[in-house]
Amino acid sequence: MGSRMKNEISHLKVPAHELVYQNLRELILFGEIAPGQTVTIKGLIEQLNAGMTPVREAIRRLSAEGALTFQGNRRVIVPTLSEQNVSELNFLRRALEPKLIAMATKRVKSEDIEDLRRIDRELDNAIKSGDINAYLRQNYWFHKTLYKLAEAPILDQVVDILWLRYGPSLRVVCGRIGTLNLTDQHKETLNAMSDGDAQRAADAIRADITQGIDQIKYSMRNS
Amino acid sequence: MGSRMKNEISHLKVPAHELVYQNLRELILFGEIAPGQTVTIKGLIEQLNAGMTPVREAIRRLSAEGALTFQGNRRVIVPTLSEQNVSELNFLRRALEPKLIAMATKRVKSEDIEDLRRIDRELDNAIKSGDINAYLRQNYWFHKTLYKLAEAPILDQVVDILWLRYGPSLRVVCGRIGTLNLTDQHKETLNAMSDGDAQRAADAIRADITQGIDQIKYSMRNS
DNA sequence: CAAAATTAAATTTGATCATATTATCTGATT
DNA sequence: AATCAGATAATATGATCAAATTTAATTTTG
Repeated sequence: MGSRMKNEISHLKVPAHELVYQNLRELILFGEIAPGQTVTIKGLIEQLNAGMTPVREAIRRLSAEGALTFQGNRRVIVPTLSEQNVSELNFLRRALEPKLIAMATKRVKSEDIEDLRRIDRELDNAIKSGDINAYLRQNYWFHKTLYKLAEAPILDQVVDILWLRYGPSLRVVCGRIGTLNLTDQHKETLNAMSDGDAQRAADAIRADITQGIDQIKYSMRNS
Repeated sequence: MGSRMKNEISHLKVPAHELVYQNLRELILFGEIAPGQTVTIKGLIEQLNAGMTPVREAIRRLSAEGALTFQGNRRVIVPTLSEQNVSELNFLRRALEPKLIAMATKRVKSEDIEDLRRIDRELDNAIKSGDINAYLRQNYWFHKTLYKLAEAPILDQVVDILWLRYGPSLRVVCGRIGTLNLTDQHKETLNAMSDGDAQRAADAIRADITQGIDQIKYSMRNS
């Protein structure tokens, strides 16, 4: 029965496999399917009320992006981070995100800064109220909106892949250290950007990354 | 008719969607399906003698990796490189590959160097005899083997994605400038690595990248 | 005799295909 | 130019088959 995941209302031409992909992506990215947890086709068919083909395709896509990994025999899981992984992610983020910020700084308009400040305010609210879901989503959205400004599709694709790797672990981090201990350099980043100071903005985002990675490391040590 | 792409001979447990993926990946990576060309499900079913579901899954995977792109309506193509793309690829390769080489240098064993020299010799033969197919494959294999040594799965995944972006254009480059004008820094890279000089090896690979990108740029200008 | 190991049946899940449905494109007609 | 079949190709379903995991039963062994 029920609203099978398709275009019932009208001719939204977005196909089911795309919807399933987006749904599953969010489940993973925001830790609703926890790292280490296995994902089954059948389970997703029921959970997402979708058909088999769209679910399969979504799983293939997310596997290709590293958000899911094959566990030898036919088992698929959300991967957990190893020390090695964290080290690689640290390197990659520090190499790519400052570049994106520098590019974004050259193109940013004042209304973009407005948007970003608005998102950052929501983020602060989420932190104050301890709303982990809202925090994770707004934090992702902040960075995503920022990087979109750089108009660099390949860099963007790669950064998305990195998010899919460490994003799932952020929920665990929040649970461990509490939202109130989450700090960021978003305001400094935005100030530097609205001054057109690409170097300072890049430095700010580097500091933001360092803090984030340190939180993950700290959380991993106490597990 | 006949040998449908599956495990007829014996219980090779590798599923059809995996085989189709590997086949299609090679077709794209080595320019046998040229950049700009459209890819249809039906066409691949016939060309690869496979079923529909495996073909769909392979296309999704390669789309996620950036080797194929959706063209709005239900059309899928092998993307062509824009100037912007080349610039991003240049940045990313220069950021990542020297790092991989430096890591590989720390772990490399003398028999690995042997293997790499062997591949490089085959590569030279391909250049001398003007065998573009062999050149493309050996060149890919050389880098792939090198980076495997670093034991850095995420960096490796990202570099694979970059290869899938510029690899398809290399055939066009070869056609334009001829294999004899293809130069590389492979010998210098290997010498530095076998000396354990990570810095020099990284520099060599950076020079290799610069040459490769310049060749692509040169080829693009004359198109 | 009980604990561990092995094997065998049962159940679950994945892989693939044939088929049905739906969207897009074509070009002929108005 | 706009509209409307017909053709083509993509999307999506459910059925079927095969593989793997789990559970139960059996045997082995200390």
